[in-house]
Amino acid sequence: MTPARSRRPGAPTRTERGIPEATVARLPVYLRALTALSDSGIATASSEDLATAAGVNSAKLRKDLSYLGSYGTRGVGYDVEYLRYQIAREIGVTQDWAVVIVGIGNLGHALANYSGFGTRGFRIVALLDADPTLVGERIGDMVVRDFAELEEIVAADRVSIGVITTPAGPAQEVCDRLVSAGVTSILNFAPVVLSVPDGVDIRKVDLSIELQILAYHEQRKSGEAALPEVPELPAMNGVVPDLPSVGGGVGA
Amino acid sequence: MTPARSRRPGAPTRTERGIPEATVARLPVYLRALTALSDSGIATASSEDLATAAGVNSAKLRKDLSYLGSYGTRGVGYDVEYLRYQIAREIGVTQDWAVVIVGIGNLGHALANYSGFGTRGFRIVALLDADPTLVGERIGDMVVRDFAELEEIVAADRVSIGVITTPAGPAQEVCDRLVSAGVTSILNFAPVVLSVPDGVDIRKVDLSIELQILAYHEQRKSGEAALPEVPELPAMNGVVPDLPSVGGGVGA
DNA sequence: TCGATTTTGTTCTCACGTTCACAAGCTCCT
DNA sequence: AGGAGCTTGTGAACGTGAGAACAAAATCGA
Ligand SMILES: NC(=O)c1ccc[n+]([C@@H]2O[C@H](COP(=O)([O-])OP(=O)(O)OC[C@H]3O[C@@H](n4cnc5c(N)ncnc54)[C@H](O)[C@@H]3O)[C@@H](O)[C@H]2O)c1
Ligand SMILES: NC(=O)c1ccc[n+]([C@@H]2O[C@H](COP(=O)([O-])OP(=O)(O)OC[C@H]3O[C@@H](n4cnc5c(N)ncnc54)[C@H](O)[C@@H]3O)[C@@H](O)[C@H]2O)c1
Repeated sequence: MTPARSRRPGAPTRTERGIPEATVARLPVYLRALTALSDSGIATASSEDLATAAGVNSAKLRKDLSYLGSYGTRGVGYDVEYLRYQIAREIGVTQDWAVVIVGIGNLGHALANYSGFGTRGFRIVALLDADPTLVGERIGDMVVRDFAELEEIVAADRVSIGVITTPAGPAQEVCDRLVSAGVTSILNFAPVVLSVPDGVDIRKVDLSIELQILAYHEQRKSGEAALPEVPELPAMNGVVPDLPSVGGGVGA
Repeated sequence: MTPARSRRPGAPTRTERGIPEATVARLPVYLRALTALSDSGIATASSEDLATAAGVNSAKLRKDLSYLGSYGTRGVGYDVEYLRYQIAREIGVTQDWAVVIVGIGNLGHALANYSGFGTRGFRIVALLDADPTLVGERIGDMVVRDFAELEEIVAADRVSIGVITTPAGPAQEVCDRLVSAGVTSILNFAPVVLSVPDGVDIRKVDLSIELQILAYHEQRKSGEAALPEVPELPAMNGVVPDLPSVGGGVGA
């Protein structure tokens, strides 16, 4: 089963010009740092400067950039504008991506009102909701449209990215509709695990999870021994001390 | 320089009862899956069932759970309620954590209106804003209060978690105020890198970054060779083809 | 021109994370 | 009682990521 591969162990497996996932996740941070430097009128920056601005270690930054090519000058640093363009190109935000938002409730409204996407390579082409009382509402310079128009809009505007801000219940169904309409990237805010076919990318933003991660560390800080030291013996199976409705929950 | 450490290579460095960070990030997902199973009236689940519900591989799930203790029964599976309680306890959501939200604009309003936190171990004790025209506004059963009252509120309610939904500009300043008031965990939505002293945990939620990561993969899908193959020679330093204002940006 | 100085690009090593594979342990049936 | 059949918990192999360290390349001043 072990083919005659003879890579040096420890070398990241990357296909032609493929970039490690961890690096991809940091490129947008570098991009933002470069834009900030550029706005401050700074034309050149060393990896140390950039790393500080981006909140990472400079060795890591240099290694990340080296995956894109050799865009710096030894002894000098990086040309801010040039590097910014190269990163923008690598990420793909030199072109605009069409985005639809589905579910114009609390969160959908906030996203629709947000001006920050347009300046970062994304164009919101439609706000969709299934609730007839919402359809027609104006938000900024857009109008909420009926979710039934999805397929038409995706085809007309070459939409490749969909944002789901519906309650958890209908999220999978909405996701399926997006995918079959031709959307191949999804950003999900609903607290459910969505399943998608191969070839479709999905990312989730989950505020409850973020808070719970903070809570875990918070608990460690305040009194290491303050944990309710409940017996861990499996003997107590089924006998749960007294947990009201705290915990996960798929709730709307 | 190599001290007499004799750990077996490959063993994760964890302090007493410390859990790997990657595992901590998945525990809330398991918690939610267990709650969903519980709500469906399922009393027992195998690692395979749970893994499917949580969208992970079953070996990973078992290893994750093994860091908490040995809460399953071989040949049978896990008792849903019991495991749910154990995970909730480990994360720290058997108790309620007091949270303040700073910056009640688009996003702050959405979070304030969201009912999902209360049922997951968090209690929003204050909505704060510096804008006098917002102070006094009712949102649900809460009233927006002046940011100046921060210290008082943190002390009175033992607030340990702060959420920042202000524009990027004032975010670091707000963060410093939170920290000096005694907050030790911060969830940041503003698109800036915040710096905090040791002992303070910080997590960020950044929608532009999420979209840009999707864009990167999207670009690979649609025409591998469709990249604008700009010369990579450093000779063109400073000469940027034609990049309007696309890219990062610290914008409000 | 040459050496001192600076800073990149890359290599090497260690740490962390994921997955496989299987012994240990539990239940149930005969 | 004893074996068949499952499922957990974990050891070991493999893959990915982070960071220290340094050689290579550029600038600058003498
Ligand atoms: N609001 C928050 O701060 C917050 C925080 C964390 C998570 N979330 C999650 O984000 C999602 C949205 O939250 P919200 O507060 O905006 O909810 P919301 O109830 O205010 O809005 C949901 C919207 O989705 C629409 N919708 C429902 N079914 C639909 C369908 N099948 N097709 C199209 N549209 C449909 C509804 O009409 C409604 O307008 C939820 O899953 C919630 O759990 C929200
Ligand atoms: N709205 C979105 O969908 C969205 C998306 C991505 C990122 N963000 C980011 O989230 C943050 C909030 O976005 P928003 O759309 O809600 O912005 P917003 O402008 O609507 O609201 C910001 C609020 O912060 C308050 N504020 C300003 N300075 C303050 C200070 N020093 N102390 C206390 N309060 C202060 C303002 O009064 C305002 O009410 C921004 O950083 C934005 O970049 C928002």
